[in-house]
Amino acid sequence: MPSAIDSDVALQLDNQLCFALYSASLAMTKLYKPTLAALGLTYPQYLAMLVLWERDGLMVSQLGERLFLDSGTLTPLLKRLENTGLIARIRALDDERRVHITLTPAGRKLKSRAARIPACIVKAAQRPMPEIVSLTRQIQALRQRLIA
Amino acid sequence: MPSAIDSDVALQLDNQLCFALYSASLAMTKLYKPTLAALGLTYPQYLAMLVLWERDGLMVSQLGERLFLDSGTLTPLLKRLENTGLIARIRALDDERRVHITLTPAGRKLKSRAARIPACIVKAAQRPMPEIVSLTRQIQALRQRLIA
DNA sequence: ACGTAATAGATTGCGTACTATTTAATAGTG
DNA sequence: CACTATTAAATAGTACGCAATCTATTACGT
Repeated sequence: MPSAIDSDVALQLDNQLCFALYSASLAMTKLYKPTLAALGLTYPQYLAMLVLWERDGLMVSQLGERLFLDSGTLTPLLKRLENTGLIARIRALDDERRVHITLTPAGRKLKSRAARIPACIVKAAQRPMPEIVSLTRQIQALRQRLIA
Repeated sequence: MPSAIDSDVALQLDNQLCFALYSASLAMTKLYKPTLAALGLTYPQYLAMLVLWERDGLMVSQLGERLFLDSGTLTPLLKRLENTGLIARIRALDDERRVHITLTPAGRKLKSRAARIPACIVKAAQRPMPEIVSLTRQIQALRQRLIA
């Protein structure tokens, strides 16, 4: 029979993996904010740009698969990136349901300015690179199990 | 001199610790959602309840310290919890700037229904408990370094 | 006591996230 | 070929997060 103490421990905030992820993710976003603001980007917009710098011209849904976000989130976000002149949203000619996201020259150019950001974050994490890589892989593996 | 390839690797989405955290945290929230909806809670509301089940009667700012959130986020969230009848928001008599958050009987009662949730999440993570604890501690330590 | 500073919450405005629904276009079926 | 189903993106509505500002209250210095 489970005691009251057992359930208390199980419900403690600091024992929750979910809260560790949640609060660390928010802390990470705050850390990125000033740097990204200098580039005119929010944090989710930066993630979208990372995907596009890897592969330009993706459909909205393909971007969504990479970022685990849907059109309800991406459509307004991409419109803002379009308004700031970093991307273009182009209806596919052969299938007008599809919208392809293309980097503008300004969007491509931004990549070199963003290139130094990851190193700053690694520095803020104050851990050797192999440890950061290991932690990243562990969290990615967890994510896959949670989605499955 | 850094090559173009180096900066490409550094900017790849799947090499970003930040994105691992971000996407895993969102996946976690989605996993909790149906269970919490049955209790009439959103995920951040659940976190607030975890804090209050540990220690009742905290001020808004104390709740914020525990959750790493400010009054701009908490005030509306707490008003919703008040509207659903789980908490009461009470101005301190000795210092009317302060608002103490108190569990209602319904709020206290909800704890027993929530008690089974952590075990479900551990099950979804599909990992032995020691590994989950270890990952939680690593992410908490990272959070502290990011905030510092 | 008086004027100033500090503090605690609340409010405003913007940008996500997500569910559910809608619209438009294409694919598939008999 | 008409009809239905499916698909892709957009839209509507709710609830965060957070920066910036505001209001009310308390603390402090002389």
